[in-house]
Amino acid sequence: MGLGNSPEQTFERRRQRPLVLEVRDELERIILDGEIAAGERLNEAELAAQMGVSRGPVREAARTLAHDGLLTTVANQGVFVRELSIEDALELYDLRALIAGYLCARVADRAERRINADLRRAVTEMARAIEDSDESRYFALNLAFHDRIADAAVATRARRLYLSLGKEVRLLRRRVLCGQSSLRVSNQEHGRIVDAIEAGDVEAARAAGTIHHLNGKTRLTETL
Amino acid sequence: MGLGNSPEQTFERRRQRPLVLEVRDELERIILDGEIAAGERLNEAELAAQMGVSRGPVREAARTLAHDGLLTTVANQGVFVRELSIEDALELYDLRALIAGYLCARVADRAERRINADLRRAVTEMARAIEDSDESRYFALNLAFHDRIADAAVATRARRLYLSLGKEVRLLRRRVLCGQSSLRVSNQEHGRIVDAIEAGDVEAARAAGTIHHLNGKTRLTETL
DNA sequence: CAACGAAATATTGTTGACAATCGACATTTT
DNA sequence: AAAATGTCGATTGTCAACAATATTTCGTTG
Repeated sequence: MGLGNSPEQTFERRRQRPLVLEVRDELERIILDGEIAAGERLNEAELAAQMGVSRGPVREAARTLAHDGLLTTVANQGVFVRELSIEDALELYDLRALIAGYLCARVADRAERRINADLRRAVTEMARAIEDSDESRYFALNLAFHDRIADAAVATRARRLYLSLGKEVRLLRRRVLCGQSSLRVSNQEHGRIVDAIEAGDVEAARAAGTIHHLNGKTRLTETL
Repeated sequence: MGLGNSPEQTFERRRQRPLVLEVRDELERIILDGEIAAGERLNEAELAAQMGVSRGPVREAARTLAHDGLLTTVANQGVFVRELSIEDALELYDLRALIAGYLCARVADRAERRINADLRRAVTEMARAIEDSDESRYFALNLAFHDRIADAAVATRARRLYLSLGKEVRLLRRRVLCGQSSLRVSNQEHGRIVDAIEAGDVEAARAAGTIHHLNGKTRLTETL
């Protein structure tokens, strides 16, 4: 059905993809982009009007986001974007490190050559981005790298969790300061992860994946 | 809070506790008790009528449960109770083991004497239940034991995850066969967890907690 | 008799309206 | 003047009706 690029495409998509999902994505974007500050209330009617839908889908979407930890609900008062405490953020880093280690271990256990090649290539590309001082490119590649691992692990639930925790931690609107040197260190860790995966060393892969993420945590604590 | 036991308590609580939460609990019970078989569709209107509410709250509750992995939604077809594959269940066991280890490690790190005493007592009580061949009592105590650890870890997100994963795995409606001997083994593991926590040995506690849950996994695979 | 197709039915998706509740401001009382 | 109380506007919680979609039924046809 790649033909339907007619004017009524939006209409078509609305039928195939329930409004709730569209609304959810948009709400998520609004929250993660900080368009509504932490602690602020979400006005259902206003948001609904803004998106051109009714309050129903907005409520449903908000409910799921609240369950994801991006919003907090207060009875008869509405939903507020969650204020993430430092302690909460640190716990999130821990959990994410745990899951990441698990994913790496699974990938190492499966040992598929194509994936290994992909990962290795990603690491060299990131190294190039660092030399070019192209931070934004590095971040994009870094994201893709970890996504690739999550995919390759064939662990649906863990993958979902990993992504969800990643979004949740973004509520802490801190810039992780990354000079060129720390990027190099980070990419060395990537290299170690791929080494372990290629070697099929499950426990080494787990450790490398976990440590890599825990280092992100310590980098956060250092900025306090 | 022994005060509000007046006749209009139900009325009060309805106002303080949105319908959506009540509906959610009831839906969860229906699913986990297997009153609707895996793969079956949930009829919104029917359930709403059954609970004496409108479809709105039912829909919202269903969304959150779907997001928890207890239901799957298909556009324009509704929500179905999830059919958990063996692979999914095994992954859930892994994740739960990971989180459990993390929780144990945190408790060991905090090292509060009162908690240690509680846990130790729970272990001896479980031992008594085993000698009395009182399985249901053992299960209740076991649940309380792990809840206590999750509480004591002061890790809100991890605790929520742990509980959520526990519910999710119940979708596999397999009886974990537990003779008296395997209960003894299980409780020995409990003992080891408490030992490590009392000793303040973080890594030992993590390992003990993880292994204890992974043993549950192997017990499952053995029944296949 | 099986296969196909079209009406009929059932169910979900969405909406707008109504009721209940909360916060803020004005008013009254001490 | 300060505290308590009453009222008003705004917002959430809930509902019932409407529109869109999927499933079933039943008649028709090759």
